[in-house]
Amino acid sequence: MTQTATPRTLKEKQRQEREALILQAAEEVLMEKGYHETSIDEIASLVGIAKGTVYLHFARKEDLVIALFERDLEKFLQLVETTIATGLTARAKMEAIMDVLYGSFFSKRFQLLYSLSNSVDLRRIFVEKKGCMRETWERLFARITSLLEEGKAAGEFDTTIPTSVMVSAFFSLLSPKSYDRLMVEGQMPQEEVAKQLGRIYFKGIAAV
Amino acid sequence: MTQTATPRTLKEKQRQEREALILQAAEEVLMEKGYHETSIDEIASLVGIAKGTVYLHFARKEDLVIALFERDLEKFLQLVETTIATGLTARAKMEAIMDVLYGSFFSKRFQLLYSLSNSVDLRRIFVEKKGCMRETWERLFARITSLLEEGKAAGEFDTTIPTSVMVSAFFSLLSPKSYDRLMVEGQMPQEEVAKQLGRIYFKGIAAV
Amino acid sequence: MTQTATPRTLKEKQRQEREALILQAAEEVLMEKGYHETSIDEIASLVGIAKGTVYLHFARKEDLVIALFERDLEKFLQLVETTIATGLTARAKMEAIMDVLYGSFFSKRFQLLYSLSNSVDLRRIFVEKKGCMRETWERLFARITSLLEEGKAAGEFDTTIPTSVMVSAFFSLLSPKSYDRLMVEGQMPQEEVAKQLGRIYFKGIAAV
Amino acid sequence: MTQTATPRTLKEKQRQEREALILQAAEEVLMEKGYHETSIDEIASLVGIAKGTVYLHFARKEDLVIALFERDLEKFLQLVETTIATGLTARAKMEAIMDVLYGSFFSKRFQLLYSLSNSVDLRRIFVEKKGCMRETWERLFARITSLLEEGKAAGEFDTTIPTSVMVSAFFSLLSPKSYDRLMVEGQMPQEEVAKQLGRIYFKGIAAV
DNA sequence: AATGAATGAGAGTTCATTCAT
DNA sequence: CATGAATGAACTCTCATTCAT
Repeated sequence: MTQTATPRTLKEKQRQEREALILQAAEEVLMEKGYHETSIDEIASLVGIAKGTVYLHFARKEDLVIALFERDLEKFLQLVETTIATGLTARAKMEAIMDVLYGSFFSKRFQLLYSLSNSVDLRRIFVEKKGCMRETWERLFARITSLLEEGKAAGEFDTTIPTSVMVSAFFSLLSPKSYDRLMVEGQMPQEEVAKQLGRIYFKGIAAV
Repeated sequence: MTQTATPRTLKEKQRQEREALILQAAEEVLMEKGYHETSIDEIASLVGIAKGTVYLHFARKEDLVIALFERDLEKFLQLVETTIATGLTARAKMEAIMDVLYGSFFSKRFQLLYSLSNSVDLRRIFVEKKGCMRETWERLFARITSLLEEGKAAGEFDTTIPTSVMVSAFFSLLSPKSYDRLMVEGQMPQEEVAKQLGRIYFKGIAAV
Repeated sequence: MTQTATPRTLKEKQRQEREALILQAAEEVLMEKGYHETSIDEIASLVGIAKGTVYLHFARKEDLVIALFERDLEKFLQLVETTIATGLTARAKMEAIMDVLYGSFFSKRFQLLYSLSNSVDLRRIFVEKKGCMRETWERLFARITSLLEEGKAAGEFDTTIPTSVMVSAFFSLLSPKSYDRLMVEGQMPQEEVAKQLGRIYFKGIAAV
Repeated sequence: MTQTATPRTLKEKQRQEREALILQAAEEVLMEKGYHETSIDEIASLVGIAKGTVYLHFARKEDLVIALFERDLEKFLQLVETTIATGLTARAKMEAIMDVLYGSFFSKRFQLLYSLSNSVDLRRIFVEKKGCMRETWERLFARITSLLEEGKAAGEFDTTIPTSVMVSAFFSLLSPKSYDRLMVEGQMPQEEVAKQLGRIYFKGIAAV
């Protein structure tokens, strides 16, 4: 669906721009209403196009969500990999990744990804479509896993806690629930949320 | 809807038993399929009654979910309050609560509660129906909050981390995502999950 | 779908009556407009019920058509078998069958069956659902085939013409096209059509 | 739409060639899938042109079918008229026509024409568009009719059978249903089908 | 002339909800 | 009380047709 490659022709460029608009609108509505309460019609009219036009870009409603995932997961994985390439310590890298996740660019997007992937009704979609994006997802996991193990080897992280538990805890702390509760209800600024949850997490997994 | 009071008549008792059966069936199907993919019909036939009968107990599909919450939240709150009444230290109380949440009785149930309350599509329901159950929810939060502050006062927990962040982190670590990943995919036994996540958490919030 | 068995209860009786009404309406509209130009909505409002109600009886649009077939094919097969049980000569039996097909009761219905089964777009349906009704259809063919062979053995029909050709020719002559052309456009009375086409046919296959 | 006249310019010639290609593709797909299950897009991509281009030749989907009819009906009428101009007997002429209809060139085409014209959903089209092609159709009927009457006058055909019935029977025997059943399922070669059905027919209408 | 993106009416289908029995 | 037939709004998806490029 999404041809991230170079948009040689004008047509292709326009097409991609439109697709981006659809994805953006979809993101917005999905975030507000969730998958089932969002209708294609609503997305279309938010973009200002006809229902049928959405189907020119995404053959099924599911594909829209999947594209949303692919787009952001890919970008996120790149960021993680860039961070890993840095000469920092494992802990510093993990903190940088956490900052990025909570950072201005990804915050809302990641929230969507997270709630969609957590949604019981959508599990089916992701299980079926593993081929498309499971790979990216697994690579992301693998990166975080090896980062944590790197930290263990460097004496930064507690070697008595299983790495898999650390990974889970890491992603759990990023759940939109925390985000919402602290930022929206608790009025805590974003950076503060990242900092504080990071503190708990990194102290929690620190080597004794 | 739910008359928690003593069932004076036989009829009333039967009514409550049936309601419990409906809730149980609903829990099962909701857990597996999520809110929108679950139909009233399916729940009814799992109980072995007619669709219309479900409506004698719950006027709308939403109410079923809300009742599910109320039922379990109430029970959970009671458990928390019982634990608090103990003479243990704050940290020991928190650990006990965590054990309960991951314990045999609540594990699956809490998972459902958590995913439903996290589900974007259902947020609306909970926001609208605050009246019904917000109160219990808030009390639960208040209990955990004061428990954490008790711990801070006793020098057990880090006073530089805002209590609200601690609460959020606590609930986030309980997310079904962690549960699934570690237990289902990672084959880790339940108690081990509770223990390890607890370790991270309590070390993370421990006083320096 | 169609429980032709005894309708013990009142409910069941009403159900069957309603189902009959739907089939009748469907027959009407399908006859006039064909499969694709007929909408469930149209059938429903002809019966005076809601669209959803139709789906209580027939889970898919296809099933409606299939039920239509099953209903009439079965009846027709019975008539054929009744005729065969007669002590008449093979030719007399064939003539009786032809009369029935063109007779008041079946004429219009059989027309529908014939055009639907001839329709290229519906071929798929019948091919897929062979299980349901292919059997009846094959038995009908078998009956006609053995009747013609009986006639050949009795010296009534030309043994040099393959029986399969005779069967095909028999059904072809009954096509609604002939019916329409002669009765509707040519104003020829039904019995006359049957008589004349029969004459050609039986003279054509008669033994020399 | 179709400019059957001599193609003065090169452009015009190209246009007609493309139109022929479209008709050919349409014929193919229509034969396989029927009218409603065939999309303009499918026809276009079979020709290797864009959907819009088809509309430069045929303003509506219906017109494509009509053009198909006109094309073949015209050719067929010419063949009939050529045959009639022969010095043969009426019966020999009729046999020649039957051969042509079942012959290699027309067999498949005629099948399509027949099923489309028989299709209930398309009846509307043909009724509405009489102007376009009713004339050709009627002339064809008229030719066959006078041929049969010529045969009656010559003592070849049974004068007690109404000519209109003979015409109907003639066309009915040619139905694709017979064709399919005998050729495809029964593995009978084309010439044999023509010969055998012809035998029944001509014996059936022969003078006593 | 050719394209193919855009349109939007319309179809099949589902299911929460109601209510006569 | 319990039932489940009936309802109809709402949704996804398709495709003939149009039209700017």
